[in-house]
Amino acid sequence: MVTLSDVAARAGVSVSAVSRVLRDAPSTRVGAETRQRIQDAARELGYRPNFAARALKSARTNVIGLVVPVVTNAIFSEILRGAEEEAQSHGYLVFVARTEGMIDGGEETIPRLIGEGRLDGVLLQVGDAMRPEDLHIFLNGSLPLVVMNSVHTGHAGSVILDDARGMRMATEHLIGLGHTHIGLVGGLPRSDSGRRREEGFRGAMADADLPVPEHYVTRLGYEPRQGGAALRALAGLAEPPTAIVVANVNAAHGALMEARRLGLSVPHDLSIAAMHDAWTAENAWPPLTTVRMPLVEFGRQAARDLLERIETGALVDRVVTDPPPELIVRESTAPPAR
Amino acid sequence: MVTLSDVAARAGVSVSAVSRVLRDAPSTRVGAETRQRIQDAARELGYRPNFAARALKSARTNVIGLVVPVVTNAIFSEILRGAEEEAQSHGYLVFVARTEGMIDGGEETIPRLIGEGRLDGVLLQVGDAMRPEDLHIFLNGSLPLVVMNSVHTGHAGSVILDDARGMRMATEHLIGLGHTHIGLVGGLPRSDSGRRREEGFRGAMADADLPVPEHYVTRLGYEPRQGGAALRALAGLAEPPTAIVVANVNAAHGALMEARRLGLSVPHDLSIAAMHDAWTAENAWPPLTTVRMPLVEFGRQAARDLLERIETGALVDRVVTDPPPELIVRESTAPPAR
DNA sequence: GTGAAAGCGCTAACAT
DNA sequence: ATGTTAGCGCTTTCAC
Repeated sequence: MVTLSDVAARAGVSVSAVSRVLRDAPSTRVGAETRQRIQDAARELGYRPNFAARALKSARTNVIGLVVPVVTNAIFSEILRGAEEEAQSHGYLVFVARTEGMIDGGEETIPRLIGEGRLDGVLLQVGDAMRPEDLHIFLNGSLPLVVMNSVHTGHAGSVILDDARGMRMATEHLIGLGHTHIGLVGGLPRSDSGRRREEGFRGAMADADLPVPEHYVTRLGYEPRQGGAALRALAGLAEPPTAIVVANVNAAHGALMEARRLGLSVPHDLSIAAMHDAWTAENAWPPLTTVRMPLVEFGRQAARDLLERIETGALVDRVVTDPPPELIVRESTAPPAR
Repeated sequence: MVTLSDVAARAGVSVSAVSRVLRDAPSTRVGAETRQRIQDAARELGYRPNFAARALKSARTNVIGLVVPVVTNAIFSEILRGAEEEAQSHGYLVFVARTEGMIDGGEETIPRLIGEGRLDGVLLQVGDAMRPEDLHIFLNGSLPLVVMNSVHTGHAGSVILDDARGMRMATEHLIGLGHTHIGLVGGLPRSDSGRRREEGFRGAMADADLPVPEHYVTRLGYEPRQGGAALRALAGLAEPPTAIVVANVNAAHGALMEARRLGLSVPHDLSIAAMHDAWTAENAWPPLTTVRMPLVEFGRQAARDLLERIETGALVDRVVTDPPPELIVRESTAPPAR
């Protein structure tokens, strides 16, 4: 391993001179020729700063954590892309951790991740199923934190999407097609984003003077399996809806599959529109009509706010509205048959 | 932040005593009563070891890297699960990095990740599209390395799956159904796993005395889009195949979609069998027949070998064969119509 | 059985 | 313009 003093020895200067030159410190008052010698020596030796030493000295790691419920979905990967791009452009690395694994892996993983000075801050994507107690570990910690998907006043910042707007667009699309019996396949009751999405759905229905019978609203969750169960419940009704809005594209896949199993033809017997776009939506059969939310920007803004928080202490609660949600009409929606 | 000396002060002992007790060092010759006082003090103060200090002192971070081409797919997530479980049970954390982002993000990201002492070792999943020069950065580095999916004699270990066996099973399933005109939708020519999969396909065909016309073999890649392009080429042939084996489930989704676009009914006009299982396969229409490979075990073994490498220096090249590949017959395969 | 002290590689205040 | 030096928090010999 090449250290600063190796470089210093080769360049015939002191370690502090090397440190200053290589980090391009603000007070780098070093002669041009010396600087050149130092840079040459560093290059020739293949010098790389030791991360642990720097972190120990400065109490900063230049690493932020992105904690998510699961990594197995297209939604996560867009968020990651945005967060990573932003982090990278500020010289930060992103450490991804799943809450899934943490809970399975014993209580130790979370404290280990956030309590040992590995991270300068955390981006926490609160999923449909995150338990309040797990959330509190983060909220009560002292690490700079930006919560994604739900708002918690206190010492954490937050970034959310305009979920109500997205759901409203999906619902209005169905209403525009002539549907009057529209069901909701929603997130779990404890889910913040689920509540906002339901709100958007209800808002659009109310504006169109359409009733929302109690049993047209399901809140089983965002997973494919849960979407399937919701569809089964809805289809079993005496007067089933002719269209459904699904609060998450993954659940929509499950609903689609269940519809097929029940012999319902989509979109003839049932139209399906879903929140969030993903490549799986395009490849489903029939391809799913979705509302594309600005997930990359969501991740980017969350990271930007976290870095701001780390570097200046600023705390913001933000709704990402740009670019706006976009309705992508594919083949899973059509006018009602009757 | 609570440090060792804070704990020492509270327990009325020296820092070294605290260090020994809390790490449960082999030579922990400490009185039972003292040990108790130390543990109490640490708990009361909420002591957490400082990661950077420990890393600086010991030149070990207890973090391994998992470097993958993309995180957006079900295959990756199974590998991660296996690797993370194994790592966790040995007290290691897993840092996930995408080569995608690294290449976009400038040359600096790879050296930064592997050259600054952040990681004790790297698990490198060589994807379909990894460029040889990127691979070499890792191969030439001094960090313990286990390569997943391709074998490189030298100072890196390797773990591969029995790709030939899996492809053979998919192919034999099609042959058993009565197909004689079977095409291959394969990985890129430079892909190691692609070569092994093609080998399995050809082996099964040869054993059944079935010809493999040159243009029945495509090598466009594992992505959905590339699978679609491959299908288009195959379907455009004067005498198109009645069945295809797709070397990757993601490409199979693309092929399925393209088939629909061309008006081909699956499995009536064309049977499709694919390598790797995923939830998307089950939710496709028709649900895809696949060969389930032991991906969790793949990740687990790779991590195990890496940790072994780190701790004892042992270097192994391994083929993960247990559990064996499993054919999952769904509805995308049937006897040929003619 | 317990403590003192050196030092991992780096940064930054201070000295020259 | 450049060098000297004191730690950051921890592990680990070595001494008692």
